[in-house]
Amino acid sequence: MSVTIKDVAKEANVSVATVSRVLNKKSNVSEEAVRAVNAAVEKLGYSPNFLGRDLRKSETRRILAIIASTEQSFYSDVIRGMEAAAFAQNYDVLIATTHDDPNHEMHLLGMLFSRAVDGAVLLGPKLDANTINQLAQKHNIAMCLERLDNCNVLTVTIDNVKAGRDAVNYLIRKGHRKIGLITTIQRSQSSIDREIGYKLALKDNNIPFVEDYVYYGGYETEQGMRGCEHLMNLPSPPTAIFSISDIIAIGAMNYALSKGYRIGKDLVFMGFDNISYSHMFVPHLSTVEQPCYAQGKLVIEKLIENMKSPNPDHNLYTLPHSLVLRDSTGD
Amino acid sequence: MSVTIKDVAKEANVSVATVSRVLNKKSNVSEEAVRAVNAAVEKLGYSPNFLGRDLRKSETRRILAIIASTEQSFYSDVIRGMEAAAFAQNYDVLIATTHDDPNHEMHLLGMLFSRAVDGAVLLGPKLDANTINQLAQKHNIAMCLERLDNCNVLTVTIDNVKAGRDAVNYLIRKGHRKIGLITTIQRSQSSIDREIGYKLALKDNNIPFVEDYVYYGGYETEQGMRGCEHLMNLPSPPTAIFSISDIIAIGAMNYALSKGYRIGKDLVFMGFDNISYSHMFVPHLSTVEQPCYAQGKLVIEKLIENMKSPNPDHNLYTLPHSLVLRDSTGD
DNA sequence: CTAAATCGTGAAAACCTTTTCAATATAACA
DNA sequence: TGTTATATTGAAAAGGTTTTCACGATTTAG
Repeated sequence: MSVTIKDVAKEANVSVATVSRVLNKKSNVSEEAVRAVNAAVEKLGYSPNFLGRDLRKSETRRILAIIASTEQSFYSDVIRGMEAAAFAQNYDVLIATTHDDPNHEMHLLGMLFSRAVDGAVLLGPKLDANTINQLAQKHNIAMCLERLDNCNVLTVTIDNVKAGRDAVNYLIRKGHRKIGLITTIQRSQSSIDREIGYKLALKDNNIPFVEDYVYYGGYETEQGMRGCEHLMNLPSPPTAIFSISDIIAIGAMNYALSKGYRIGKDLVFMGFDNISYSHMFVPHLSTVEQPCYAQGKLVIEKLIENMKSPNPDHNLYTLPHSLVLRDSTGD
Repeated sequence: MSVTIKDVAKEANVSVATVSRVLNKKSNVSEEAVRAVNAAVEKLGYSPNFLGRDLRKSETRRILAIIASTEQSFYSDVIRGMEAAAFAQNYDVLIATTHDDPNHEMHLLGMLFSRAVDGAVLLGPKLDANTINQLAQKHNIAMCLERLDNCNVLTVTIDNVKAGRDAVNYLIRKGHRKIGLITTIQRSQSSIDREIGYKLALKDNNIPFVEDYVYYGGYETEQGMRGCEHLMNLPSPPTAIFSISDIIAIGAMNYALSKGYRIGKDLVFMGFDNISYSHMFVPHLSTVEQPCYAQGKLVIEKLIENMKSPNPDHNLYTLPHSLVLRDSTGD
């Protein structure tokens, strides 16, 4: 039905081996043959069947990026970094979404187990550390953005503890001592780490930790509003609020705006992620920026390196973050 | 090296054919064999090599969604719809990004030509209609969200002309007669169509078209600000502004806010897309909503249908849009 | 109790490549 | 000239599945 390498060989009056050689740019083939084959390929509109090729070579040169959903525009820079590193070594990057369903995550990893892709990168996995550890023993898996406790799989991330600590320390340095934290009920490691950082910063400055100053909500803007409302209705409300994501922070700011607080003066906000949308908001949000592109690039480089020769020793790469200071902290 | 169906057969003391039958849940196999095979699979940790399987069956049950980038969170609902339809028929959806590079778009389509996927959906292609027409003759290609003029490839979209017309007609019905349009230099068909709709609405109401009321910028927020600035500095500035995307509209609103215009009163805004971020903005943006999920779902259903038996007759599906009215139009 | 249908199974072909191996032809060398 | 190295080439194996075909065994029908 469909045109195969045999048809090309017949058309070009050579063997399939020669066609293959031409297609793969092997050196030891006469110019005449090259011409004949190329002409035949052109004429027949042939494109090689990757299934045959990949089967024979036992490699697909494709890497799967597994993410929760494409909604978080924040992933896009990571993906770009991954693609840059992949293309540089003739790999393609495919993306698939789990919608936070661990079963579906496992289903997608099935593509890896079944050799439909050569490697997989998990961006915020929902599977547990044990499972991933086990799978990574036999398959090329890496993690990015989000580390997992007790997981010795290749991971590229930032130091979220330090990031949270830096953010809160900055608020304290600006004179704030009543600092609220809006975080999530869902305990991703990064949320946990940022909360730890928050507490460490308090301790650094001998500020007692106040249970009421921590609000546990969800990842949505509405939850940010809710959190801010909760905090500001306390008997002694905070003068600064650190949110573990920009989305949440923007919700919090919206609430504050609606209540007439002067943002950056009466009340100060610090977000996390530096999402591209954040500069669309007035007032502009101060935030912690993590190197998305660099993380994506590095995780692919290391993954491919590992695919060639596994190195179980060094597997955690921590990239530097930075503070981006704007209106919401009065900068 | 890796465990194959042969190993399983040996372990289970049956032929590879029987193993295959068990794995594919064929009926004509004894319970005893089923047990033995399953035990062997479990014991050896076998998972079938999809390359072998796909090669033999000449199908991968994978569909590729080709998008510009994952930055536009607006795509995420489309993807969800696509996945829902695909999973229902045992297909997986993979995503790949072009970053608006037609060459890369072609490269990704190569996965289709080379049978690494069974079908592809283009969401806003950068290739021209001719090329796509030609490719679609031999391969399973569909388009979603964005139609192409002179392109008879399976397409699911909304009626952007009517959508633009409805939006502007609404503004006129609210009493506005000086209406600005902020659109893009890049001439995607949807932009063109929405502009046509804008002009038709004016004509519907005997309002003369004013060249100066149209600003051509880019897709970014900044361009929206720029556009609004341009329009409001005209000798006779508009009292209502229609933007072909929410991102642009939000930029425009930001400018208006900064200049002290009372949005929804002095100046009215209408966006397009109803991005999920839009409700995070105060004031809330009125916009045209298109059924993203439904479009994604339908395009996959029709694509799979076409893969079974091509139907070149009916290939354009137009889904209904709707107006979402909020603060920015004073609703 | 025989003939016919059904069931369960395995050997082998098929899917499309790449790559090894051996063979031929040519060039280089002594 | 005879020998060896080099350059091209094709036949065939290999990669892991699914599926067809044929066969023996068992059940059903008559």
